[in-house]
Amino acid sequence: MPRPNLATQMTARILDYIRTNGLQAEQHLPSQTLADALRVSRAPINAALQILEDMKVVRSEPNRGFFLVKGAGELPDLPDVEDTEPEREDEWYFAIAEDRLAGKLPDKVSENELMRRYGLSRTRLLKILTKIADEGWIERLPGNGWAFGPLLTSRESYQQGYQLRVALEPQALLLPSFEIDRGAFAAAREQQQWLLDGAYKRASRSEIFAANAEFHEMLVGCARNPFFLDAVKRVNRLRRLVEYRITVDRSRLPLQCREHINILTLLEKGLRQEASDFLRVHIEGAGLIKVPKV
Amino acid sequence: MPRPNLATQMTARILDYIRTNGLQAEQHLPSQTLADALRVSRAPINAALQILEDMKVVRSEPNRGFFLVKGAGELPDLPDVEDTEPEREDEWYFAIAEDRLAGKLPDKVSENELMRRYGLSRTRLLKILTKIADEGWIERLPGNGWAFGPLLTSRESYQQGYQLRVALEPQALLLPSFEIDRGAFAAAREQQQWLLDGAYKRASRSEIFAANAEFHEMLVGCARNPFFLDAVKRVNRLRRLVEYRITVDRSRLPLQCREHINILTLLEKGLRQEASDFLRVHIEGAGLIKVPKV
DNA sequence: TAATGCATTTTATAATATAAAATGCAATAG
DNA sequence: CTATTGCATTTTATATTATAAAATGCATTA
Repeated sequence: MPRPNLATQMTARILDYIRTNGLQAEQHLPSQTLADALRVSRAPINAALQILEDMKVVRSEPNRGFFLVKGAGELPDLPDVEDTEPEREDEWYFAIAEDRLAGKLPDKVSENELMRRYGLSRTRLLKILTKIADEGWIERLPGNGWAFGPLLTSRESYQQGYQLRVALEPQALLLPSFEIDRGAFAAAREQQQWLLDGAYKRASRSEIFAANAEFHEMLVGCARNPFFLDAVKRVNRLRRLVEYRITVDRSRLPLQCREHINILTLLEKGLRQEASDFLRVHIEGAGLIKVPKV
Repeated sequence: MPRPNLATQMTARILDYIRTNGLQAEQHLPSQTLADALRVSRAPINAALQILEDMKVVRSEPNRGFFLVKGAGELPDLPDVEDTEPEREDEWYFAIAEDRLAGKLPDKVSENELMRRYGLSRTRLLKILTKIADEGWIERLPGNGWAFGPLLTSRESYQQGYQLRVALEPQALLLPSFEIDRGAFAAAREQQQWLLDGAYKRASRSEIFAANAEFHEMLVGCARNPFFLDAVKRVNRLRRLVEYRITVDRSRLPLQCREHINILTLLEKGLRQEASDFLRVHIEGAGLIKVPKV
């Protein structure tokens, strides 16, 4: 019956806050300031600060609040709390997708069956199913139960996703609102170079996929049109589920990275039309060769 | 605690079924057949048939089931049950959108406040809010409450929707999978002609909007790419909320209808590229924006 | 052979309980 | 005088429960 408490998450985020703002030892930590920064009320902040007090990171004085004991520089350590809500929900989402793709789930399933199978409460399961339904690969039947559609498992729809990307991404670069995000460009270039320098051999499939999707979403994000970004993200989300099961042809990755870097370079030179044309060919190339086995 | 029963909805749908299949008087109505046709189990079908028996539309014989009393032709009348679930949920969705656009809802709202305001249960409200969040114009805050984003109310995002349509719709007509749906084309042509013949003067704003959106979605639907259709529908859904509040310039409608009909004609002649180019200009004209062609 | 009738199982929703989070305000430090 | 704490009160999020509706399995009957 309780709710998953924010306080534990806040301890980590408070440490982040101290680090990124470079706070010094003995400095005062007003709870309202932290609350505002972390978009939360003072209640979970205070609870978190008490946890941090037990960890000797901060110190409390009666009626004066909390003070840093150790400076931002080196002293606080990582407690590593990875229990954020949406992430755990995604776990189940992926589990369902995985099982469906592996043929372990029939076309029609009941809610209780899924609840038992994944050990989820109805509320939680329903949230996930609603999301999946919204993505279009499951459908609620009129009375009870849910029916999986072909969107996830058909080979056809996989390529249809590429068609959408070909239509949207090159166009995004040409929108009047497109503007280079220097920081994001630098980070993307660095990551692509890192992959190119050998990381592509060692990285996991999901890391490779994530790096690729991030790159493309970053580009579309620069167009500052939420509809474009949303549509691309939606396709990638589905694509990730399918692509995860494909054996990656790693020999193609260096070329892909070089092409990515080339797109960044073209854009930085202001050659948007050229970048757009190149991006189109780049996506088409990826869509033609990689084919899901299902 | 009960659920809203399907049986009452089924009475109307059974009558529809009888009509569309032209069943004759005295004909047997096997409940399993009806259940399969309406994607439901026999339970709500039997309940509905008993209601119809009270209405003297059907007659039951022990251990033999139900039989039609009146033929499909004329005898059954319309009880007009409009309580289908998703429709009623949409009502609240629109109410929230309307109030938000009218400035009656602040940037930040709590769930209880909304429950009280609209008289909804938490489950129901949550379903709606989740949907809205997915559409991107509200966001759940870390602790309690929800914050409205700018997507719905900003003038900018309205035009960004048109940018997406310009990128997608003309492209959809050129996809290899595009195939004319004769029936849908005929229906669309008829509707546009009907509007052109004067209905545009009398129709309500929402009727006009719906006719327009349907036309465009039908076109994109012919491309048989669910991602394209989904993206366009998503934009239209938001657009509808905003456009509903704008005074329609009815003098422009006849031109719009003629252009729609022209697009149908071009496609029927097999001139897809021409239709695509024309569609692009058509959408740009409506949104009063200019987007560079790829 | 196929459909019904009925008992059993499963599902959808509202109501409830409870811990967590937000909030308002008097008390207090500087 | 201003800003912040401390604490009591209000509000919210989730799991659990209750119940009527829907689905299902099977013996019975036309």
